Amino acid sequence: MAYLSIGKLARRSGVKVTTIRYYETIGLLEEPERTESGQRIFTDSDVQRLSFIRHTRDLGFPVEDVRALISLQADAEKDCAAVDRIARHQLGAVRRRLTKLEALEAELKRMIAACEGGTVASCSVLAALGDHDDCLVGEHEGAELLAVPPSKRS
Amino acid sequence: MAYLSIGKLARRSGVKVTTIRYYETIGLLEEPERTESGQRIFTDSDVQRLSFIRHTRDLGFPVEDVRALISLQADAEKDCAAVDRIARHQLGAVRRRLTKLEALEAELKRMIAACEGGTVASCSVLAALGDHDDCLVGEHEGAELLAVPPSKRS
DNA sequence: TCTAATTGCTATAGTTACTGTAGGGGCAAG
DNA sequence: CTTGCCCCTACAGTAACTATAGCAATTAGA
Repeated sequence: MAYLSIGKLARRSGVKVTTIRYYETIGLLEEPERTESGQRIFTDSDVQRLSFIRHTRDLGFPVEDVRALISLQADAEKDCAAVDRIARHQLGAVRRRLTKLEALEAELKRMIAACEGGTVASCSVLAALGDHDDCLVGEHEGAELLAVPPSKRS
Repeated sequence: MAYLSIGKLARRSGVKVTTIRYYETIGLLEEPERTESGQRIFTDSDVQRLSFIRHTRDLGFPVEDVRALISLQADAEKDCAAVDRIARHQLGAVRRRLTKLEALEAELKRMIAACEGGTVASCSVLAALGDHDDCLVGEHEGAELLAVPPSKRS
């Protein structure tokens, strides 16, 4: 069995070194063994777990859901209703975001198409932005769109 | 002309009271007049500006972009290329999110369809989550960054 | 083998865009 | 006058990391 440094674990799992340490502090990963000099030692099972976490996070599940999934996984007696519920909940959220983003894409496309390099005074992008309030689906759920982890925002 | 309390401004603009005060502290709104007792007094132009901010935020622009747009708006000499660039950048970001969300929706649908209320041991939701790493389009390296804002990002 | 570059460690603070809380003062209606 | 909502400041907290400082350990090259 191969022993891994935190850096190698990071490369194998696709999770950054600092993020791995962070996951340790919030209890998502167990505290690993250490070398005599204090460096962390990981194994393949850590690669597995981190891949699971990364994948789950990529799917948009919040960390607390990941935690719940891990604890469910630990107890194979329980039935899968809870897991199913979390996934369904997530699917609903994803679909709402999709709808909004599609409306948003359309509006941005329209704005850009209308912009023809004039002066700011006549800029239709600014006009569109200033324009009224509810081109979008409304509600102040706009925050949800921004709930994308900063690391994934380009 | 009507004078508004912060609460009325909040209702008219769709921006929460606390958020309005927050925008003031970060300089997105000018400091308003006050009554003798210290309460803020706003006008219709504040409704306009806040509506602009809210709409722009709803479209997913980060606050720094909003700030840039406002300062552009203030100087009508400049041409609209900068505004266009900000909007195009945002469109790119929106499209990347869309792609990811679509992949995500598909995977969640597949997971839920496969889950039929067995035990966790046989639960395909967890299996799918544990499964290999790159069902989703990679994009883990946030290569490109905002061209505009002076704020430091990596 | 020596050295320079990389990687590792801890601890703390910063990020974004707010939201919540504590602890108070103001203002109109009944 | 007192009930109840609205307003004030200041500080703390949120998610999920990311960055920085300052140092030790490991590894690759000459």
